[in-house]
Amino acid sequence: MRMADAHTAERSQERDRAPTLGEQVYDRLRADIINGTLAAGQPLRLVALRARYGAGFSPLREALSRLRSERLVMLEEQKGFRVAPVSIAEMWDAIETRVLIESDALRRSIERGDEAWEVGIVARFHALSSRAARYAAQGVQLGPDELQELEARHHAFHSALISAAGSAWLTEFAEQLSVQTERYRYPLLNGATAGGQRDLHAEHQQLMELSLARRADEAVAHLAEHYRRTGKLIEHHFAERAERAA
Amino acid sequence: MRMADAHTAERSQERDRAPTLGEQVYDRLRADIINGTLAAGQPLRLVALRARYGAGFSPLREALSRLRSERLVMLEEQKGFRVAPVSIAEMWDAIETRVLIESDALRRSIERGDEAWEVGIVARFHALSSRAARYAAQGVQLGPDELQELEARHHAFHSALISAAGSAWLTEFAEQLSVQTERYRYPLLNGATAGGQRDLHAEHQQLMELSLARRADEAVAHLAEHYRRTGKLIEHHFAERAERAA
DNA sequence: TAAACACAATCTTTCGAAATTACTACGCCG
DNA sequence: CGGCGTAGTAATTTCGAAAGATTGTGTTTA
Repeated sequence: MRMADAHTAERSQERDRAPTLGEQVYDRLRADIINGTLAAGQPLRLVALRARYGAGFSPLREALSRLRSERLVMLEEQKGFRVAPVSIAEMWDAIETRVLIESDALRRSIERGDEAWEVGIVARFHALSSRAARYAAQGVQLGPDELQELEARHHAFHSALISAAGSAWLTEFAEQLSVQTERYRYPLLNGATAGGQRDLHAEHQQLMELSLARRADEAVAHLAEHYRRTGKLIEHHFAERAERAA
Repeated sequence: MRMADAHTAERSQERDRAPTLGEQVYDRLRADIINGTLAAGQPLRLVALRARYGAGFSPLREALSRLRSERLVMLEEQKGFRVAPVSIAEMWDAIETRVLIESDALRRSIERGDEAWEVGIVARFHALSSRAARYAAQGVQLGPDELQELEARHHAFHSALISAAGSAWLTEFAEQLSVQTERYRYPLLNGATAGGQRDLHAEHQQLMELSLARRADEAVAHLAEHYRRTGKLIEHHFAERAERAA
């Protein structure tokens, strides 16, 4: 499986080769909301979307309806769709729920994971850290494509950790929450210097090693700490931006 | 809030008085899948649905797309929608995930719940048990409307227990899993005598009392046991039906 | 001046026809 | 008799037009 396709391939229930137009629109809309191209709260006018994505009303509404179920867009009847708003409170809700879900999923994976699970984690870890190192060496400011690639690998690593949980629902919920938190991480990555304030590489490495060593309690504690630390960083970042605005 | 509207009102993000056609179709389709009117695995032909629900393709596809996100229908590209299949394995996945989610949500509710929370639980408990008693006294076989009403109250009771968790995501996931397990409970209720093999009233009462007494550990254990017992019953019921078929 | 109303503009929602794709049955050929 | 293409049928998918709802503006009226 190619790295960049990891999350989309994982989400779609089945696919051979003919991605229907509605599916493409869904993917693009989803990405544009997550990375902030479509800003939070912004109204989504159908005619504008039709021009932007080159699709008729039907596939657009279909995609937006799905996105609504994932809480990425909201709908006010007869008044149309808009990008779901963001707030620090909702971010913490997503993070804490994610901690609950992924803690259990990680515990189960550590208990049940076989060699393929271990290999997957190691592979993804190296894919992530090598790319991150390359970007860090390369300079400070990252373009949107590089950011997207990095985020894809980050996601793939965390997804690999819990991939042996053996529960479709746990995996599904983890995926949904991961997408949510990604929305909050993007402005952080855009503003700050790449990985400057924090040794993410070390955090990920320790998380991997604890998991592979089957030290469940420590791994879970580390995972929770990892996510909460990100939350605090985002919180500070938002507070700074709010001050600067005033 | 009226009892019968509890779950729909809770799900819809906003509503005043004009339920759009797509929304109605969504609700009806959802109910028909849950109660088995549309059997598991059955293909959902658009023209047939158009005749049945009196709606055009657009609102139908929109509703089906949302239902897809909730894993109530599946989509094979260019081959259409079908009702999501059921299996004992998936039932247990849903139940165990539900135990995880609702255990945490109940714990939080017990910690944070105020008087309104307590009142809500008591009210719903009485609404449920009085109706159940009436039906039990009335006879054995329940019609589809009575079944639906009973299930609505059952759902309202369990929903009230965890209503003070203060997490939108926890509530959302609990709702989704509740719907899933409801699919499995319906054939059980249709076949068996109403509440014969099991004192559900006592189980619910004890669950309520432990929660109101803020005895979190015991309440959570009782809740898990409550759900798992249902799972075992369904498992037996399915095994019997499989034998009888052979 | 302010409230009430009508009207126009804008946007959502819904519909059914058109295009595209999958399925089936039949006949042809090896 | 069996494999294979091939037309014909059925179903999904997509599109744009028509219908319905909301918002804003300007005009009238008390």
